[in-house]
Amino acid sequence: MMTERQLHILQAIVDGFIQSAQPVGSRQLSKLETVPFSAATIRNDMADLEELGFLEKTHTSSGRVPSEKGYRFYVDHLLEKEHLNKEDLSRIRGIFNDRLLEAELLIRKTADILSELTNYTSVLLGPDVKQHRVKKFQIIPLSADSAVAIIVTDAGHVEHRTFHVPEDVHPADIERMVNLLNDRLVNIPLHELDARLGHEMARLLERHVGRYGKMFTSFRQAVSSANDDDRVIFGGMLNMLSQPEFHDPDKARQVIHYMEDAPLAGMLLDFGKEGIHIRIGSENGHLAMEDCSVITASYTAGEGRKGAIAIVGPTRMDYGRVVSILDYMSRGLSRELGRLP
Amino acid sequence: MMTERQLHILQAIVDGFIQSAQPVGSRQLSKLETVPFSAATIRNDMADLEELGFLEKTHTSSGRVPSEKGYRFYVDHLLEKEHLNKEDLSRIRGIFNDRLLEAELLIRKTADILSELTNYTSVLLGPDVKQHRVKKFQIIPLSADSAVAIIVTDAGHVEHRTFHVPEDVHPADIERMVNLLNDRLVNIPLHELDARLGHEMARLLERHVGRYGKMFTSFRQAVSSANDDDRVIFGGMLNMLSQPEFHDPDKARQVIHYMEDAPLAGMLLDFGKEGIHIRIGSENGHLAMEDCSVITASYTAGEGRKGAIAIVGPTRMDYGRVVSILDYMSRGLSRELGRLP
DNA sequence: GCTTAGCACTCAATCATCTAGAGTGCTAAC
DNA sequence: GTTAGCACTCTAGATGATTGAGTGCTAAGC
Repeated sequence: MMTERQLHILQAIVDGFIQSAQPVGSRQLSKLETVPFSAATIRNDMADLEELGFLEKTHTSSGRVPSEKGYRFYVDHLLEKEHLNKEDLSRIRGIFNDRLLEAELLIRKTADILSELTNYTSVLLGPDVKQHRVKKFQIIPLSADSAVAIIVTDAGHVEHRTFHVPEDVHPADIERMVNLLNDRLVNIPLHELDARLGHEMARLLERHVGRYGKMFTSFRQAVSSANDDDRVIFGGMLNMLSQPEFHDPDKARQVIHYMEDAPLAGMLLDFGKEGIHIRIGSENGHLAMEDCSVITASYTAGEGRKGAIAIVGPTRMDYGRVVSILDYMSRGLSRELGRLP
Repeated sequence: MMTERQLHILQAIVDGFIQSAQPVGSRQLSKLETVPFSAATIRNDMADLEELGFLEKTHTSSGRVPSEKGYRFYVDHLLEKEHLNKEDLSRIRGIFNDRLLEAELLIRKTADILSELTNYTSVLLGPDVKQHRVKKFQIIPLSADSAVAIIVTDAGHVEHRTFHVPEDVHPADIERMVNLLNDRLVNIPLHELDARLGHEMARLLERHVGRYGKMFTSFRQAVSSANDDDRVIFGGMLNMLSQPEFHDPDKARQVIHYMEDAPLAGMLLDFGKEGIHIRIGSENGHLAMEDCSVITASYTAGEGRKGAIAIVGPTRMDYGRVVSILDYMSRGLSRELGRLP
C-alpha cells in the first residue's frame, strides 16, 4: 500500500524537516543525492503520502511537513539510531568515571549532560526513596523545644526534618524513643513507615516512654511529610527557548510550566515498562505539549529501584540521536547505580 | 537647577513608562489630572530634562523614555513607597503563620511568594551555613565499603555525604573516630571544620584509632565538599519571560543564564550593608543585565547569620511596590528566622 | 517673563500593492 | 511508470502612501 520509494521520500522529508525546521518541497528534495527522482515524481508520491495522512501542508502551495501520524510512522519504521561519535561517548562515560557515591549527585550530573548533548530539556526521575529501607533513626535535640529527626536509608539517602518538642519532655524519653525505633523499625521500607509508626510504635511508646504524646505526633508528622517532589530533576530548561517552535514566549512558558508542575513525574512513571518509549505531540495528552515529543528510557538500580530518564523537545526533534543517547545513558546509569550501596 | 514642575514631570514620565512600557509623549501627559500643564509646557521641560540626561528618545519624534540616570534620580529622590493592600499583606503574613521550623523551607516559600507578588524573579541568599556551629557528628555504615557522614548544626541544618571506607577498617574504629569528633569539634563553626580536622584531629586519630588513614582522608574530603551553591534560591524564573523587554528569547536566555551562573550570589553578598539597595541597568556590571534592575534587602537571623532577598526585573520595574514588599518581607524574615533554634 | 496655542516637520506603524521565488497539480509526452 | 512543462497559488519581502503621535520653534497671551 506504500511503495518503497514513498517510504524513502517520507523518510527524507522527516529528516529534512528535523534538520531545517522548514517545510520541504519537491524540487529541493530532488536535488539531494539520496533522492534520485524528479521533482514531479516526488510530487506525486507526496500527494499520496498526504492522502494517507503522513504529511501536511502549511498552506496550499507550501512544501510538506510531517503530520503527527507521519512522525509516528517514522519513529516506528524508519528510525535509524545515530552512531554516537567519540566525543559524545567519552562525555557520557566521563560522569561514570567520577565514581560518585550518591545516587542523587549522579542523577543531577546525568541531567546536565543529557541536556548539553541533545540541546533539549532533560527530565530525570530518581529511584523511589519510598522503596529504600530504614537503616538508622536519629534524633538530635537542638534547643529546649526542637529537635532534628534523621532517617538514613540503606542506599545512603538521608531524610531529615526539624520538629517541635514540648518543653516537658525529658531527654531520656527522646533517647528511649529512638532506641525503640531502631530496635523495631529498622529495615522496613519507608513507605510502610507511617503505618507502622501509627500501629505498633504508638502502643510501645505508651508502655515505655513518659509523656511521649505530643512529641510523638510531632515526630510522626515530620517524618511522614517527606516530599516526593525531589524525585524529578530537570536539566537544560533554557534549551527549550532556543528551539524555533518556542520562540513565542507564551508557548514556552506554558510548556515549561507544565513540566515543572509535576504531572510529568506521573507520566514518567507510567512507563513502567522497560526500554525506550516515544510520545509524540498530542500523545502526551495535554494541550501545552502539543508541539512536544517526549522520549523516555527506564533504568533499574537493583530490585525495586526503578527510575526513568527523558528528553523533552519539539516534535521536530532529532529522534535518532536522542534515542541513541538515552539508550546508552540508561544502560550506564543502571550499571552505575546498581553498584552503589 | 531643576524646577519643581520638572521634577513632577520626570516623576510622571517614569511612572507612566513603568506602567505602559511605551515612550510617553507630551500630549498624553498633559491629559493626566496629575499633570495640569499644557503639552507645550511639558515639551519644554522635557527638552530640559533630556539635556540634563534624565530622559531619552527612542527616535527623533518619539515620546521620552527614562535614561539610566533618570531611573537613578527617580529612585533616589522621587520614589514613593507603595502602600501594600490587605491581600498582599496577608499573603506575606501567611507564610510566617505556618511556623516552619526550618530556615530552608521558610526561604523557599519566601522565594515563591515574592515572585508571585511582584511578577518578577526573586533571588534569595540563605544564611551562611558555614557560620553554623557543629552540634553533632554521626557516621552510619552503609555497606562493607561505604558510610554516610552526617553533621547537624546548631540551627538544625543537616549536611551529609556518602564516603568510601576501606575494607580493612573495623567498625569500632569508626565509632572511636565519631566519638573523638564529638568530643573535640562540637560547637566550632563549619568554616573552621576543615582546618581543625587537618590539624588536631589528624594527630589525635593517629594516637587513638588504628588504620584510620584512608578512611579519614575520605571522610575529610566528603565533609569539606559541602557546596555553597545551595545558598541561592530562585523563584519565578518564568516571570522573566512575560516581561516585554525579554520577549526576545535570546535576551531572556542570557539573563537567566547569568543569574543561574551564580555570580549573582556574590553580588547579593556585596550588599553587606543593612537595608535596601537598588542597582539599575549597567550598575549591575554585566552586559546581560543591562536592561535589568536588582533590588536587594538584607535580613539577619541572629548573630552572623545574614542573608539577602532580591528581586530581579526589567529596569522598567515597579520600584515603589517592590521596595515596599522587600522591606516588609525582610523584616518578617529577620524576625521569624531569629526565632528558630 | 512664564505659559500656551499654533504650525511645520519627523518618524513608526499600518495597510495595500507588487514582485520574486518556491511550491503545487495536472496533462501530455517519453 | 516516469518526467517535462505549464498554469496557478501562496509567502516573504520590498515599495509607497497614509495616519497618528510626537517634537521644536515661534509668536501671542497673561
